[in-house]
Amino acid sequence: MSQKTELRRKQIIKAAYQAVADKGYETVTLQDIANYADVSKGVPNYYFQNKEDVLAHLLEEITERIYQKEKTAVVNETSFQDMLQAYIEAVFINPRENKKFFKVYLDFLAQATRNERYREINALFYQNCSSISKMILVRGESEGHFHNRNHDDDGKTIRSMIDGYMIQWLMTGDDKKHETYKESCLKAITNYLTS
Amino acid sequence: MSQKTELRRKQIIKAAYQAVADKGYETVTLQDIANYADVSKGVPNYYFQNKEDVLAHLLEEITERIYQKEKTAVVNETSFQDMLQAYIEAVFINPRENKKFFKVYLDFLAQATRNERYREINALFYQNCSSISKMILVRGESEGHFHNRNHDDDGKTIRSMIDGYMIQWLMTGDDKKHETYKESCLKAITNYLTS
DNA sequence: GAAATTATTCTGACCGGTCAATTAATCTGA
DNA sequence: TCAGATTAATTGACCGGTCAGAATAATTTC
Repeated sequence: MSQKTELRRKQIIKAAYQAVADKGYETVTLQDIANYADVSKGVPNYYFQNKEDVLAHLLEEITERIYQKEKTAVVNETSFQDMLQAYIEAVFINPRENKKFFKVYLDFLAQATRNERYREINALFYQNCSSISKMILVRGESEGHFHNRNHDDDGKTIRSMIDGYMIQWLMTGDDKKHETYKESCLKAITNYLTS
Repeated sequence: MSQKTELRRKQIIKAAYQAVADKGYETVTLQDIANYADVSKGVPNYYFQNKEDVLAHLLEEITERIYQKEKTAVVNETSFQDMLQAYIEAVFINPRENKKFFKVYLDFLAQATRNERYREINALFYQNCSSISKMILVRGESEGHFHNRNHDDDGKTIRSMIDGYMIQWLMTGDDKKHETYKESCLKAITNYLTS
């Protein structure tokens, strides 16, 4: 694939991200995506097989990007508590980005219940998130905060708390509450792990 | 509203529930809903203002019904641990019903990010769920399992775990894993509360 | 037989995907 | 070097299909 093709695809996916955030997964049209990308309607179909193909690449792109961001934040810390806090800070980055990402992500989760391809992309995301949790847990054990924990279960629990708190924050529709939800989430995970 | 009208509306909402579970929030048409209810296409429009009105009543109905079921399960128990277990058993009732409810509920959550009315209905549901958690927490305190907890935060955390675990189970697409996700969820909440 | 209810038909709008036509970019060879 | 040829990228009109809601017709009920 040429460099230009790569750039065009990125441009279209970026436009699709904003378009889906604004209009929703099902409501968004190829025309919308084209408009957001400042190209004509035929372009998305030229660079992707069809609408679903555009959106599947969008899901891949945003989950991968989030994962990289979170991982980088965590590996740059040395202590268990700093790693955990860095993780949560990276997740709850700010109201604007969180709203955009989770609006779109929720749309994809809803679709994934009826779409195997989206489920697979999300499964990879879960796996990646789990690997981040594992790094933190290993560090926590080596620091003696706890022992013999089930890392798979803890990974699921941490993921649950993050998704759950983020969804509940999203449903408040209140940007100002973002900080308190972040703090509550961090406290809840800390309390769960270190008892 | 006459009794017959009430029945018809219930019939349409029930049909809409199955239709949305099968086809998804945006994909479902009034024709689908009419077909599932074995009535003609004009009927839903006669008993409701429009498509969104049908679906809003559907969300109200299913969240209220789930809440009543969960509350009943909890108040019939006497000890903290039995109440908590009864709650989780009522939530993770069985793969078929959970899949149906959470498919539809996820659809509505995704819609709610762009629809105030759905957010309000969901806010009431959260409030109801929180009241169930509170009953369990009060009992746990009176039994001496813990003290001076923040009931609001704990309510949010418990809701997070339930939604989070349920979503993760849903994404596995594996009915057989239902039981283990239920157990993990119960363990995680227990571990969180009683440390 | 009039009003209420249900069934059918109509309408205007919109969407995804196609494709012929146009334009831009790249290559070729003298 | 550069003009002509070839390939790639882009455009937007168009088509088949679908839908929500309105309008209308048929039927039932009282």
